[in-house]
Amino acid sequence: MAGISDILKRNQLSITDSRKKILDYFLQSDGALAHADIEKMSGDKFDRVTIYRTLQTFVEKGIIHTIPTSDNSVKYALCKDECVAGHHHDDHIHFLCDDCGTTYCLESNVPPVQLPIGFSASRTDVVVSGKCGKCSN
Amino acid sequence: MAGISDILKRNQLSITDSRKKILDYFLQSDGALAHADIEKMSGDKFDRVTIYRTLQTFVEKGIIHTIPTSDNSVKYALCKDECVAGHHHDDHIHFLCDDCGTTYCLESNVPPVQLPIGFSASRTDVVVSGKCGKCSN
DNA sequence: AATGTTTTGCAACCCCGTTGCATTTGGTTA
DNA sequence: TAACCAAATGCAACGGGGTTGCAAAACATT
Ligand SMILES: [Mn+2]
Ligand SMILES: [Mn+2]
Ligand SMILES: [Zn+2]
Ligand SMILES: [Zn+2]
Repeated sequence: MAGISDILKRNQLSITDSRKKILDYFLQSDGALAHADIEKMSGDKFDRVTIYRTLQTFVEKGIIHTIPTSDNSVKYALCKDECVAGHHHDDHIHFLCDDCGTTYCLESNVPPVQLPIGFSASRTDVVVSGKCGKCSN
Repeated sequence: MAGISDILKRNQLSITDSRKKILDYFLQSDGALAHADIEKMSGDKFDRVTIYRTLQTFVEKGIIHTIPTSDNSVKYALCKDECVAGHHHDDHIHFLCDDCGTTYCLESNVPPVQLPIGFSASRTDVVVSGKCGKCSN
């Protein structure tokens, strides 16, 4: 309990049941969460729409960031401490396990890539698919 | 002339109007195409479902490959010659222009990434967003 | 406790992609 | 060329996922 409300306060968000609960899901999970995951976990505690809006709010505040996956579904994970509202610093790579479906934020930073003359990058997403540590045995 | 029907024959596909037309769109375009793009180009020539099924067939045959984008929409682009049915070899990076929306297949190959112990990669997607050459002036 | 503001739940809606089935088309053979 | 069978198409219907408007409820502040 030491923390959840503080995180919300620090981001100038009013403290509500759904925000506390959803933020807690992220703090307890080691992988990323999709909207559907949260919907399952919470049962019928909140409306679907509330979950959508909460995720959206958390992204805007820099509490979580989105992860594009190769199967075209959006996942969310906790941001590092440096992220603030309107400006994310999540330049790490992501890993999506083909077996268990877990999505991990890895420590490795995105490598530099060579672009053609005249092209400039504003963002680089690296998503690796394969087998995670737990599923390799 | 010398091409479209040959490509279809080579992949053991029967030659139909929609397949010829959709394949032609890809050959004439320099960027990637989304389903919606093709739907607009073709007007009401074919049904939406036919476009979906044609794209799916082309992917299975290794004629086109999918590109995951950060805005969570699927785009398609012609494969290199080495791609065959069931096995793609599109290990190049992709670029998505924030201004004009064009998606390019770049020549640069995906760089090697460092994974934690026990993790193994089956596929790596690198999507760079930013400004393309045409939009940089 | 009373107030004004923010958040929530609900209903309705739209967009995207899929599926089943009858009809049409294309490829093959006689 | 005509007939046949297999494959592709069009149509309708369905479902998941996400958004919006608005009234009711919860929150922060006094
Ligand atoms: Mn991450
Ligand atoms: Mn490509
Ligand atoms: Zn796994
Ligand atoms: Zn551009």
